[in-house]
Amino acid sequence: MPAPRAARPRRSRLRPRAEKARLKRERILDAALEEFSRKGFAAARMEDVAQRAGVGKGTVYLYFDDKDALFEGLVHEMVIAPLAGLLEMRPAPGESVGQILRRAIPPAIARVARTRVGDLLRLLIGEGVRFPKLAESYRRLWIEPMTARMRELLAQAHAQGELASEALVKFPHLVVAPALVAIIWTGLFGRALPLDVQAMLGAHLDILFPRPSRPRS
Amino acid sequence: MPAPRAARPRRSRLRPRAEKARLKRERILDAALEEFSRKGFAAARMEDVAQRAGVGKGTVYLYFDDKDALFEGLVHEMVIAPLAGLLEMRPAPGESVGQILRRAIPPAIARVARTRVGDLLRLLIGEGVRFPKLAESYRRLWIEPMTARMRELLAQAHAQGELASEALVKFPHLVVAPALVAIIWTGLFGRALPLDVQAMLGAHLDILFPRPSRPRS
Amino acid sequence: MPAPRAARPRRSRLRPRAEKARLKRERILDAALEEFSRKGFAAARMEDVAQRAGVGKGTVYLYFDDKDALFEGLVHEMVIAPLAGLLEMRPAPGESVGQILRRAIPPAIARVARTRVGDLLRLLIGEGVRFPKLAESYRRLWIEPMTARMRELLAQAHAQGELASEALVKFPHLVVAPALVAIIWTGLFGRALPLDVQAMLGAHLDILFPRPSRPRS
Amino acid sequence: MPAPRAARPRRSRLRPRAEKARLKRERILDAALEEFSRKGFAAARMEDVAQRAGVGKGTVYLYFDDKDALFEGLVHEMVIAPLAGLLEMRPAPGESVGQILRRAIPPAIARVARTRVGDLLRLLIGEGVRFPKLAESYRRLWIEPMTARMRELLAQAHAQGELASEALVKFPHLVVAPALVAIIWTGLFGRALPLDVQAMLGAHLDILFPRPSRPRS
DNA sequence: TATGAATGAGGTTTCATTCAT
DNA sequence: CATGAATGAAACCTCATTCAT
Repeated sequence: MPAPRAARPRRSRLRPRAEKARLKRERILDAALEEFSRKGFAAARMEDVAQRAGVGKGTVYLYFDDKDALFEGLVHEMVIAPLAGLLEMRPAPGESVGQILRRAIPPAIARVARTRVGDLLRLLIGEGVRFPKLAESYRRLWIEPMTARMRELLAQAHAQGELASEALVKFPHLVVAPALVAIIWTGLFGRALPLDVQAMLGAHLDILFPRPSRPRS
Repeated sequence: MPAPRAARPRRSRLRPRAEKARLKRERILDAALEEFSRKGFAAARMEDVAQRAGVGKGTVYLYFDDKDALFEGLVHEMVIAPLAGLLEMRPAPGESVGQILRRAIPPAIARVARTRVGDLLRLLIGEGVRFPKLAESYRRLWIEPMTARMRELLAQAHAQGELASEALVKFPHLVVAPALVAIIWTGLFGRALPLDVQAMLGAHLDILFPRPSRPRS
Repeated sequence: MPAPRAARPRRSRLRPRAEKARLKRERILDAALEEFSRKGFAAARMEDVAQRAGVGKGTVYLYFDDKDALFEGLVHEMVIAPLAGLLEMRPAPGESVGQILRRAIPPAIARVARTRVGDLLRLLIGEGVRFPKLAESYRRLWIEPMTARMRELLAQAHAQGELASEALVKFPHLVVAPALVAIIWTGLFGRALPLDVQAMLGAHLDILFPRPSRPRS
Repeated sequence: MPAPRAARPRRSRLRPRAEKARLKRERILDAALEEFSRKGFAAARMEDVAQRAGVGKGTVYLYFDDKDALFEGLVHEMVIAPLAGLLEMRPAPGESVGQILRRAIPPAIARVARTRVGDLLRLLIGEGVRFPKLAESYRRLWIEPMTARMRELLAQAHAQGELASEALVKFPHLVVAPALVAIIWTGLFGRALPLDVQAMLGAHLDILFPRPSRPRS
């Protein structure tokens, strides 16, 4: 079920051809998201993707070279691109690093965890080994910039005395680790063992960025 | 890479039928571990498993009903059972909770992360949705007891004033989150972006269980 | 031996999609008739059917869900449907029941006995137990109506004093029994012990419907 | 579950070896009868035969060369041999041919029709084409002698004025045709459309061998 | 541009048969 | 003699991909 797309851009008369194509491509990606995240890469059938997208089987091949390309396109446009938003975290004036993260991370992760994007991410974790190109671009486009950005923020936090431990600058992974747990847990055990993702992530940030305790005095 | 098997007992005459069967079963599981972790569930070929195990194609079916059963058997005996060791963590006399965890977790995870078991775990994260029975027994046999045990230890730690935050008792997930990151990172980016797993896990524990900051003197 | 198909309509341009599909379906059924009747259900290979039909292996599965469905389709369209013709037997004006049967049965059976349809019928006798649905529809579509129709004719014959014995009304099976023998005999022993099917069936009807023994004068 | 074995034959000391072998062979044939008649030749599994006979899988091969040989042995000893009894029909003193047949045929056929032997016969009708050797020996050992014997009896009956029609001498098949119908009908439709086999066969013989009608006078 | 009928490589699974014990 | 673990040929069926329309 394609998510309701934003209203057609105004100039629909001007370039109807290209516009229609973009739309169809998006419909195919939506369908692929659903199928791949439900069944996994190997078990997803191209025919089902086409049917769900409401196009002919051959049409999918007009937009994507083959199944691999479809999967890669999917990961790029549905996972990597949306996550890129997180790279933009900028402190509002007077905002501490802890505050930025608390504001940006928990809601973003909670949202991802319960959508198809979470399913796809989980899938990607397992399939990554078999899609080295994909893992590589994932790394280049998201992991490395995110690590760098996080390290930057953490260094700044450390300079400002916000940080529980300097080691976080070396291992920024520790900041996002619970996010991963949230995504995986929700998909695998969420039904039987519900998890309050936002609360957990908040608690975690409270540990890493201890709120200034009142002076003991 | 088959795990090093114990040296063959010399008294081959004495080895009863059952023993030979057990050995062959293990050879098949080793082979399956290799194939499934390399290629994923769907892409792994039963024939390759058989060949790698040095048995005929039909022989695999004498030990496992079908491909699903082989995968499930593999996860049980290669992942769930070995991890069970972690449940046994017991404090040595006079040992703090932080010390127990520092002693038990980092080496265990570092070991898992670079073997095929790590690959299998990654795979399981993606395939779990399609093997609900598997996910369930994984949850029942390992996730739930581990969560409970961890909560116990954390409550104890909190009582002893070791803990950075009481919230950990509510979210023991936070203790193991970096372990998951270690396993995933190693598999997907370990080549390009090596990660010192033990150091990272140590740093994490140092944050959760702050070492008493009394002057060393 | 594929039944002679009607000459291809010349206007190949006009032939719509559905027509081509119907033709291909028929080609597959012809091939299946040959293979199943030669080798039996279990020993017939789907690949051979496809090859004989001149289509790819997968194509057969576009027309029939699986091997069972192909067999069932075959029996329906090659055995049950054609036999339905026999149900239509209607007396010409002034024709006695004996005359109808003499006119309709022997040629029909003789034709069936020496074609693949006979082979298929023989096969069906043995496989019927394992295709209960098939046996049931065979019974519903052909056996029961035929029994009823025959009983009707026989009652009428009896009323007209044509019949050797009233018991025939109770056991119309006795009228068709020799037809079965003809079909089976031809298939199993026909080579070594030829049987004049038409003569035998004629003789049988002469016994059941004794010709009036008035002196020929 | 091995059938309880009959008390050891008396001279069990004298040739215990051969006796035991004969018994085991018979157990295997019994099991084969059950399996082949239930599932058909191709679908019957050698392992199931062995299990039902209570012997090892390999043991069957000590008694029969292969699956074909087992099937052929089965048909010989379970079908052809028992039927041979029918060849022995001899008139009691003063008994007419009609009386002999009425005494011998209906009960024999009724018995066969509802046992596994009937199933096997049905099977044989379909498989015969694929077991030419079997069909041939069936023909040589049973069909031809039976036809000859029947013809003899019919000639005699004709000479005695018992016969409805001389044509029966030419087509003795007509005498046994209803027996075949009985066997087939019982197996395929017996459940839904029960048939009184004995009555039907009796009625048939009454037509072929009209009971001397009282003089019309 | 769009379609979907056709294809056949490739995968899983079964089972008759062998043979070391 | 008897066994049953092991084998691998063979069969069914699926599905990514192509291409004529």
